[in-house]
Amino acid sequence: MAATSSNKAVPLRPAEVINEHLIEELRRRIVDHAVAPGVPLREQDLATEFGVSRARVRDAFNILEERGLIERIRNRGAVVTRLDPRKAGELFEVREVLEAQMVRLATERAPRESWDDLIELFGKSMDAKLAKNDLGTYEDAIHLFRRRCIEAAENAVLSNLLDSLYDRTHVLIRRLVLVPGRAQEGMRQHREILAAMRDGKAEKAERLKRKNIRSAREWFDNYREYLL
Amino acid sequence: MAATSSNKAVPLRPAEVINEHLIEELRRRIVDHAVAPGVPLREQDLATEFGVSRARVRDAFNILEERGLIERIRNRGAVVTRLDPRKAGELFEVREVLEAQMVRLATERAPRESWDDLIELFGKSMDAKLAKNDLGTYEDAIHLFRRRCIEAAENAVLSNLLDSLYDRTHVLIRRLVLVPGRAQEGMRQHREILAAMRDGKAEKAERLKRKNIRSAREWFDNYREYLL
DNA sequence: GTTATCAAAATTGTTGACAATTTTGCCGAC
DNA sequence: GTCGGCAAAATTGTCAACAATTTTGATAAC
Repeated sequence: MAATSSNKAVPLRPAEVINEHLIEELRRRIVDHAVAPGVPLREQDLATEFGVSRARVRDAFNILEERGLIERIRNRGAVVTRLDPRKAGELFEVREVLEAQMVRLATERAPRESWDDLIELFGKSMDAKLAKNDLGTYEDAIHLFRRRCIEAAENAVLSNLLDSLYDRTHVLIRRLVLVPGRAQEGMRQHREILAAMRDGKAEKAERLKRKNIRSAREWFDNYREYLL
Repeated sequence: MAATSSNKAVPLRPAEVINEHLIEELRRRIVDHAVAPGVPLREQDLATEFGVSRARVRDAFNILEERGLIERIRNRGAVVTRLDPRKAGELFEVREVLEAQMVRLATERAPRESWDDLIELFGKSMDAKLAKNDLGTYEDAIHLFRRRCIEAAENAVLSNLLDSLYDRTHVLIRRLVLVPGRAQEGMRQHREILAAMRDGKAEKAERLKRKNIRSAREWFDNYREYLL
């Protein structure tokens, strides 16, 4: 109602928004593997596509490189970072302790009842969904669990690190759910974790989350040839 | 002997080196508080000082911002990030689990004898140094311990995160050593940790390192008004 | 003396042009 | 046919000029 679609009426810092959009869109493509590892990212192509100057694209590349999502070789451009088994293992080792700390802090800082809806979400009805291979619903639940924990942990530094690590392993984690039995085990583990959180047992929840990531890593190692 | 100081003879990718130097020098100034938090960093001034174009300085700023060392406000420039109590607490909470993981992995992956020289370094002679308030020697020992652990942990992702966190708390940690009694307690804790590492008790070493960071945080909280 | 206003100066943001480097495609020697 | 070399094209790296924004300082009204 208010805005007739005049595009001159509300400037609203367009430059800032465009830059954010560019970085976010590139990030999305990389973590979703919409561009495959090893394929070169051409500055001019992207600049044309997004209607910005090449310098903006280069700035975005700098940020994505610092986050470990792309790698650059001088005078040869940027490519999406390829996860080899070693790097994947390193990421798991760091995620293990950071996600566990996330759960611990969330348990300590949020009221116990605040996990009730997640417990419900991870309840019996999810079993039926998994039995029907409805992986999307499971994935959404896991994602919601993560976001709620991060929010409850009230630690911006931790939040940024977790997001960054998640970006770098996102494709891996998605594929891991495909492995027969992994989703069921993951769900069982999350139920345990949530139970501990509802009981306010922060240390126990931390320990369980740590085991959860270790377990994910073991599954990953066993199926690595399918996943990488 | 070989090189007469002709500066044209060996080009050796000068651009790359200059960029690295610029970032590294700015990083050093920031973590050492050679520029105070809140003081604006002027692009043109730095460009002139380092003999580079303003674009190079802006690139460096982008990287330092992504690392959390500086903050930028649009059209108003960059300032060194000021650590408030909240942010400092967040950094401690992340350091706690990451440094503990570092010690755990180092213990698991390095031969037990490899810690003997550090145990010697943290031995009786250090007591005498501390009694004479020779904090520099203590600081060097702590720094060596860290580097050796990071190296032994063989995890590049973890290494980068630890370095980044260390940069952001460096000034704090240095000042903390000034608090009467802190250095002595820190040394005692490191002796315990090293003893566990020599015995190959990775989990115990991890637990002790975690306690060490928690303890540092408590001292920090108690003396926060002097330290921030 | 304080405050509001406005122009000048300083500072950051963005771009297009140019330089340096690498890749590609072509050609001939073997 | 394959290999090496060379020029053209494509791509990235750097810079200096220009635009947009904020800060500063002077001036005048109250």
